[in-house]
Amino acid sequence: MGTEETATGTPTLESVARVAGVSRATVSRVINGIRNVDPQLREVVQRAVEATGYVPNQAARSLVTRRTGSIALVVSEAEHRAFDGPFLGQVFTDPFFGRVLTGLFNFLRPRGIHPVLMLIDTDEARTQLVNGLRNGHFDGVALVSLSARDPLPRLLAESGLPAASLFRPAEPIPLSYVDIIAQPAVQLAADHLVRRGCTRVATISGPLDTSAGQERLAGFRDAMARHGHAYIPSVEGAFTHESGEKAMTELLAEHPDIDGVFVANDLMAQGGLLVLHANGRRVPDDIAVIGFDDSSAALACRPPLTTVRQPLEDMAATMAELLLDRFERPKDPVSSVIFVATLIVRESA
Amino acid sequence: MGTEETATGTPTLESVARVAGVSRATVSRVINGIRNVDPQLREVVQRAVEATGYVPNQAARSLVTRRTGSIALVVSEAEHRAFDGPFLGQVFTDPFFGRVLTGLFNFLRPRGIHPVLMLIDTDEARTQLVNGLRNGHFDGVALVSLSARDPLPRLLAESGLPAASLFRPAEPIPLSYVDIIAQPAVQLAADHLVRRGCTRVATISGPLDTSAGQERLAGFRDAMARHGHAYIPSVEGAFTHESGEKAMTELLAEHPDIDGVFVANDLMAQGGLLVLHANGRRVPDDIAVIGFDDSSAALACRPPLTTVRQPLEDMAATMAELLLDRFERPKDPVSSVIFVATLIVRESA
DNA sequence: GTGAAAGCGCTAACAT
DNA sequence: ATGTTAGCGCTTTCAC
Repeated sequence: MGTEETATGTPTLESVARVAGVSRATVSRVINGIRNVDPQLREVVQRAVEATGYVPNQAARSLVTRRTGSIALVVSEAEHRAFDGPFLGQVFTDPFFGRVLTGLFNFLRPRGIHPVLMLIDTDEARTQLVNGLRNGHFDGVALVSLSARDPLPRLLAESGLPAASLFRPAEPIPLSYVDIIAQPAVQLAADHLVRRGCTRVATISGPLDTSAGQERLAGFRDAMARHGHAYIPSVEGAFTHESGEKAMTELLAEHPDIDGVFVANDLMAQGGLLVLHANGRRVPDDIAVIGFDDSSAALACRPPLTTVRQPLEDMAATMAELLLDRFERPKDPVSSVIFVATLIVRESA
Repeated sequence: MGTEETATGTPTLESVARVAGVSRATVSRVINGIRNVDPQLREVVQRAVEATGYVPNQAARSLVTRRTGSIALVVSEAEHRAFDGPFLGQVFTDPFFGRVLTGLFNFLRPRGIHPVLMLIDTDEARTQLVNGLRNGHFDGVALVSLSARDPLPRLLAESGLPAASLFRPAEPIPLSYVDIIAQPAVQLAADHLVRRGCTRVATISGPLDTSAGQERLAGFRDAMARHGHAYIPSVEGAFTHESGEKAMTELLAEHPDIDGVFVANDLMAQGGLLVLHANGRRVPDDIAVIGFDDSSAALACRPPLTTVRQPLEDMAATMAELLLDRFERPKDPVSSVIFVATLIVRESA
């Protein structure tokens, strides 16, 4: 074979420099696309890189730059739950999570950034996360936190390290976030139900220990109150298909005469629909049903689900963008972006 | 304040050593749990670590150990598809993916390992991946590859770098993997259908450019042939809910008299069931339906879906285990673990 | 059992 | 425009 570089293990900057007949610094400049390099030399170096099959060593690089070029996607819960239990399987299996991932990848992939996926639900894990942040495992955190009393958002805000959250933190803390405003979003559902002529309306809420759960319930009641409906019965669900079935069963038992239901997410609505059919109620004729999210579940419903669309993919992408902003300009004040929800009218209402 | 360590930025081994009054080497030994340390000193050092809030710098560490302590979970496709298009959303949204993640986390979390999530579907990305492997972005790859003609498994095998695959590679290459054997798995479905007395049986297959798609179809036909059914009509689906609806519609049009269907995954079965209901077919009385996977979709079906259960969580966990084996003992021959499928009988058949 | 010292491969001042 | 040099923070021989 050639005379260059024999069995020296993986090529380093040094090897490339030798092959190209220049200094390490020059090679480094070429690699990092720094201007001050003679086009001729740049050529030579590039050939040497190819010839050696050189790839920069990330560890060495981030040791000096203090940047890893990767971020963590953190799914956070206030408390630990059993692993085989509902939570874990539930989180990753939820189409909601899939959409977040999709949006995140849309933004991150063109930039060559790959997220580290973490599930955080113990104090220990929370500390580790902050430590990890401080020590070059990753440059920042994209946070998906459901629970209203999750301490992580505050922890992150206090650490001052780069972070951005999907959904507004429960307390007012300096943390960049994206969200939609619940009130106008659920108002879309309320208005539509009223417009259809529903007069005995109920709702299946999300878990009331989540901001989303609380706000959608409060907002919906609020909106219905403005239409003159003082009291809207509700049953609490857990954002799962199964809990939707249970909640609808309960609702039907307690209020057999309802003619319209707003369900706080599509998965529960899908479950609820099953119960409605089983009880011989026609949708939307006997009961109109509106979901929330516009996830893949909405189209898998029969009839297809009318739902309040949350542009999750865009929101996740924007969260990533806000995060990158954070470590490009750490001194800037945190910022947030609010998206607007839209009503997707299909056949269920 | 105290006299120790003022505003030196994040603490390093050096700081801790100074505080403890020992050498860097000793601190390092304590941190890494190496035996030869005087219990007394160990104590002192540990206190110093806490006092300083020291956390090891990962970059510095892996620069010398050549280990990052993290792995990549790679979802691989032969060809790139549009990002907003069906693929991406489909992959992350599929309950299949959720189960893989769940199983992986079950194994990885107790070990403090967090996977980097990567989507690979271009030649460029493939090269980057192998380079990344070679250069300390991560220590190994857990591969989820659907397509039979995905070049990545071979690339990984040839690189000789630590990797393990969920599902057997299409070609016989030295790559650790976990899988189930399709034939006996689908035979469960065939036997059950025959036992029920179904005589006009058809199948909705997965995409035929995937091994899973091919093998489940071939295996099912094989099994039915042994029961004396020479020809089993089939329609190809894409493992999605929607494609299941389309396939079932087609099947019904071409073979209106069928009384049993094996569907190559639960998502398609769920879609198919909708079409069956819409056409007034009672399940299982008029037509028995069996799915494959035992994903969350199976329980969201009405009637609940009888299905061939693939223990995906266990398989994913074992894949992770095989992967760790690979970089603990790189010289050992690759190994594979075969799981067995079981029939979960619910109400649809 | 402990410390001193030599790098791991890279970037970024600083010279030239 | 290019080369020289000094670390980044850690692990790991090698002496003691």
